[in-house]
Amino acid sequence: MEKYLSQLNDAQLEPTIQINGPMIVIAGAGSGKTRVLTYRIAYMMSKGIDPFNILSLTFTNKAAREMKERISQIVGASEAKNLWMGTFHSVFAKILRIEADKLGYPSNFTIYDTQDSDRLIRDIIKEMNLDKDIYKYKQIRSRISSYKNSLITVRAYFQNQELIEADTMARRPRMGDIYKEYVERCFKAGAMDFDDLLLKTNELLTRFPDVLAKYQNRFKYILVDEYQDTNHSQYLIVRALSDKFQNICVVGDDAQSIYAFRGANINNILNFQKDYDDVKVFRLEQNYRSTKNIVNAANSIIDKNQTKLEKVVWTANDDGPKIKVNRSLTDADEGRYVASTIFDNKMNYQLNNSDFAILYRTNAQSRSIEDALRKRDIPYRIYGGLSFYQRKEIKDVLSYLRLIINPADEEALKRVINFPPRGIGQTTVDRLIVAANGYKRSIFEVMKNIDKTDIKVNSGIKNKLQNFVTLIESYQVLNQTADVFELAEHVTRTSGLIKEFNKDGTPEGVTRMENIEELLNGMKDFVEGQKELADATGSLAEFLEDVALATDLDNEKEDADQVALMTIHLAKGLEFPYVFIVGLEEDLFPSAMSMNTRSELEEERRLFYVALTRAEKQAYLTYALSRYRWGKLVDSEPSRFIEEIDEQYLDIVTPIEERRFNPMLDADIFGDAPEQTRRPDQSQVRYKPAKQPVFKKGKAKTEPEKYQPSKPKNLKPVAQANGSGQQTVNLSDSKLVVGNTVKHIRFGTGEVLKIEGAGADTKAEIKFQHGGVKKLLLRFAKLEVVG
DNA sequence: ACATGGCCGGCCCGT
DNA sequence: CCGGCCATGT
Repeated sequence: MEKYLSQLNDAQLEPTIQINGPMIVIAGAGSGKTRVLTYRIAYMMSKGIDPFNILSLTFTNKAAREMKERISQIVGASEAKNLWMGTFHSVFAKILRIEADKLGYPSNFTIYDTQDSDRLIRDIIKEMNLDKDIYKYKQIRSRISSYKNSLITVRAYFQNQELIEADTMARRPRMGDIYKEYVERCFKAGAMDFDDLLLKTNELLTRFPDVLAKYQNRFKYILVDEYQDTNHSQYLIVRALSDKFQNICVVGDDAQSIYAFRGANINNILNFQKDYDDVKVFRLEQNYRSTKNIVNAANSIIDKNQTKLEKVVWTANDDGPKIKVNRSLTDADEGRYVASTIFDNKMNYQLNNSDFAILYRTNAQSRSIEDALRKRDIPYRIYGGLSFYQRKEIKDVLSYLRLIINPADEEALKRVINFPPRGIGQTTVDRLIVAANGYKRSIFEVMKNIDKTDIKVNSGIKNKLQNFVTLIESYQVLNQTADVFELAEHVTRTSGLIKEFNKDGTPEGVTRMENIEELLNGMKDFVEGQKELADATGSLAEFLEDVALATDLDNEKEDADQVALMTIHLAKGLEFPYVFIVGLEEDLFPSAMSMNTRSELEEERRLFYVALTRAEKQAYLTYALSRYRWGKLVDSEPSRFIEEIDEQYLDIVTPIEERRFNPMLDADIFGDAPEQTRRPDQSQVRYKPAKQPVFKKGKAKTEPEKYQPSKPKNLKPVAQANGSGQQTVNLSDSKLVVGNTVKHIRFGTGEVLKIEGAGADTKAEIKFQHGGVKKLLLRFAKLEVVG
């Protein structure tokens, strides 16, 4: 053990050997936090702590797996095996299966993914005869999700006048009824959605003190990684479990909190010290990953955020090259630039494809990049997007398997009851659902006992329903003896799925067959792999749970040498020597939907921070002047994030265009009110920035001056005019006069032609080498006098 | 019951 | 641009 501890620096060593009591490790990007977590667990075990008593919660299953592997190497596999390690969702799904009966759930409950939830909500809205344009299922789903993450049950909802009012105001007075119906239908189907896995765990721990005591005693030591991205529900679970022994260690970086959209609450990490007594605070501030240019550039960005914990990330690494900023004409050109830059670097420095990552804000951006990489014959892999397990044909197979384990599973049943087509139409299914709701039974049970019901169907249909029931029951029998692979192989053949996809030999059908084949191969691997794990059963139920909670990152093909393409969200925790951050354009990154409040904008900025800090050696920022969106070519402007980086770390390959005046950035419309005093529902304070080119030559594209910042507070002028009519402006300590050579972050160097106006409205006309003559409002311009 | 075509609206991020 | 939804015809 000592030999491992000697690999740590002092800052890392302290938290590693601190075993007891509440503690927080604030870990900057690339500061070796995984190493601290890993060695800390190994150290605890070397001090005689039973691994059985350690619970370690990670952000991805992949992280858990890698950490466990590393710990195995230090303390031995047989010891490490007993550690509880995994994501919140996977750990508590396992516990919920053990305790399910207490909550009235079957232990073989289904886990609904987002697609399942969406379909159910869509059906409910239809059944209730509501207007689907007002009751948009995605909005409803996210509403329900946020209720659950805040532990607002249906009962609590109906007791909360404020929530009811908010939904009524949003023209959705039936929101509560939909929520109620959704919850009941999930329960009846023996299904939990992702949020339920946390909500029901809370319910379990609150309602059953003996169960709480059991798990408190079991998990005497708790570690939580990526604590900045925990939501309220997760927070309460951690608090409850750690309450008795208080051996709680949380690790995270507030600057990397990027999951507010799914309920993560940055206050969990900001307030941790208030939650426990005598919290020990550790800081990891030395970055081992990136060059000085990257670390400093990242620091200069995150400085712009108000909400943050103080820390200073630094590095002893080399300066490295500056961050390259490149402009392209279109998204296709951007793709070509990225591809050819990768190509050149590979040639010049003998690099692997896997040394490169291309990060973007939205999955839709991958397309143009892909095209360019393909043309250059550069192998790549896209992570995320429509994951393998979400594809239609795969979900079809899985739905049959889900029905075997849990025939009450409504979503699985609706999916395959008439696929492949077996003459059971929508009308019949609708009747079955109505009847099932009336009898308070599952659809499957109603089908099974159709003669005891008053459902009006003719004997032909009755026969078809009976055949389907028999088919599923025959699979259930086979499941007693066959393994997952054998079962699935049988199911795909006898259900008619293979025949259906083979029907017309279209390329699409061929791809689907290949995917099914890949699924079967995966099952074979699963069956083989499970034999080696002591606590695994290799059962179908276990396979389905793994699949439901798997992410794209979990299916790593280790040996492949490919360029990685993924969203920034997915890149969290990863690192690459060369990183391209593409699509740095206003409305794309920051996203148009995330610019309504300061907190949203700050989260976008943290996202940019995360993106930049993935890079070890060199970062590239790219943007396009126009890009295809919704099939149309639309103009874009460079992202404000580019100009927020301290210029000294940038190598601007192509001069950056003027960004139109944007009150969100250029004036402080938010004032200084702390976020907490605002209404919790941010949709109430929405503000759509009026876009207008204030200093652009020629005609304004939009109507003139609609927006006037009501009372701009705390404007910090970079340059300020000095009295009326004067041609001299104070700029830091130097003087700006006509004839000066100045440097501007976006336009490069230029010569001052004219200074007009006074006070806060002083404007300067400057002739830039690349971009022609520009008029700048000095209050907002970042100018530096050269020489 | 089921196939087909036009049209509408969405593209943020993901356990 | 693309997939899902609805109307329409068989």
